[in-house]
Amino acid sequence: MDHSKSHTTETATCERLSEVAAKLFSEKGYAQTSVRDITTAAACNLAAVNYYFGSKEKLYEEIFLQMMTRWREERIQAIETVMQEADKGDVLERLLRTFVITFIGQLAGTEDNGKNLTNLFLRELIDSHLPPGMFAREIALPTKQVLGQALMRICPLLSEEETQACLHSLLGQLTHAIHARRFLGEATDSQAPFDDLQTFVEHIVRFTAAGIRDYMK
Amino acid sequence: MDHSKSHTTETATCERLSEVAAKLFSEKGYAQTSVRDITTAAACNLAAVNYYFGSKEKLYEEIFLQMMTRWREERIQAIETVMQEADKGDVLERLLRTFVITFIGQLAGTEDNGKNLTNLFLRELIDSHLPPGMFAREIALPTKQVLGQALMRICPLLSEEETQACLHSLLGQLTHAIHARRFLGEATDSQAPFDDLQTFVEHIVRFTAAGIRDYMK
DNA sequence: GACAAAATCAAACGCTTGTTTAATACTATT
DNA sequence: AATAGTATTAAACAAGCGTTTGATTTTGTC
Repeated sequence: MDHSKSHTTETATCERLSEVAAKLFSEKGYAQTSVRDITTAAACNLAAVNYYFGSKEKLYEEIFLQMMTRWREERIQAIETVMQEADKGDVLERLLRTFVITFIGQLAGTEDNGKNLTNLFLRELIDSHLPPGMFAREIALPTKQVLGQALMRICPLLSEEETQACLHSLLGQLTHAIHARRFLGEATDSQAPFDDLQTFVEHIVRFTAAGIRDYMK
Repeated sequence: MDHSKSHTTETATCERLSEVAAKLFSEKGYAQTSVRDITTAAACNLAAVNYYFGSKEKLYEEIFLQMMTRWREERIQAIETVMQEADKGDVLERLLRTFVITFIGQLAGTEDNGKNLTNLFLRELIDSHLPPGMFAREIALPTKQVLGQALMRICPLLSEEETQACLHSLLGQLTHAIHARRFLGEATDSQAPFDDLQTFVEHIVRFTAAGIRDYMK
């Protein structure tokens, strides 16, 4: 199957479907997004989804894996970069800050990059439409492992269990921020938990670093 | 509408519907639970939901508000109890421990009490089927406010913003634990983030207390 | 220009959804 | 026992869903 159009700049139907579907799935969720929604937004025929991807479910899997793999690799890359500068001071804070920013910074990004991915991520946690365990196996565990190894290298006093527990605390703060920002925004005039992204990042870093250091004394 | 049956012990159709629906909604989510699922499980006719509650949506609202109100009041009650013993030592740890246990302890409870409620809670965060802002207004904000006041009384050095930030960090750790326990269980042989509930509680308390205390020096 | 492969299309299929209807059964009160 | 109000039932409804079909148009190749 080669859908390349060498001499035209307009994106092919297949790609438009991918992009539009990623946007809709992440905004409304899998069940709430119909094939008709997708094909209408992509300005193509209803049958196109099944023609190119086989089924709605396959389309979802393809989008999800593609976005998530890229997400995971960016995160791993960022961690390793920090670890190579481990000789400078405040390694713990720098590691945390890097992870927090790349994790949550996408909130402030354009809809193409950030919101899509993070929302898709969070939705899958609750209403899974992936083969059982795929998300944990392909995305969550590898990322957690790399971050865990980095943390244990910085803080040799931490046991395996303590490291995992602290990682959990960090991830919880990050995912919750995304939730809270959404549903609190509906109720209050302004006030997401943090209007200022930088203030938020620095709180997470400080709070988490303090929690981790408590295990080192 | 009075559906009381004074002389029979068997629960009325209306109540069975409530109980069964709460179970199913929390297990599978709103969209994934059909009216036919509910009425079949409640062993009554398909039309019963609309007869007693008007619609599927109204049934959901009624269940949700009822469970969440009780949840909120239990939490507020627990906080106030701790605050009345504020003269004893380690108030911060005791406040945190109380909140954590009542929040997350239900995970280990029977299906009637805990899982239902917490899952319902988390699902609503992502796929809302309540009037916009109702959840935040009725549940999240009041609970957060009471906990925030208690925290500020214990830690007078904390500013309003710092208190809110720390509360966010606490809530994030708690909700994330529920997520993680679910989807990691699918992938790994055992190993939820915390097999032992007590170890988990003590970690959250310690980690959070350390984070908070970092703002007090 | 003719041919074959790929892409697009309108239309329909079978199924599930929430809701409504109108008839029937039950349960009190008179 | 008759009546009125409530509860339950089977059946149908209209709407939406994902998918399939078969014809038509477009595209690239000889």
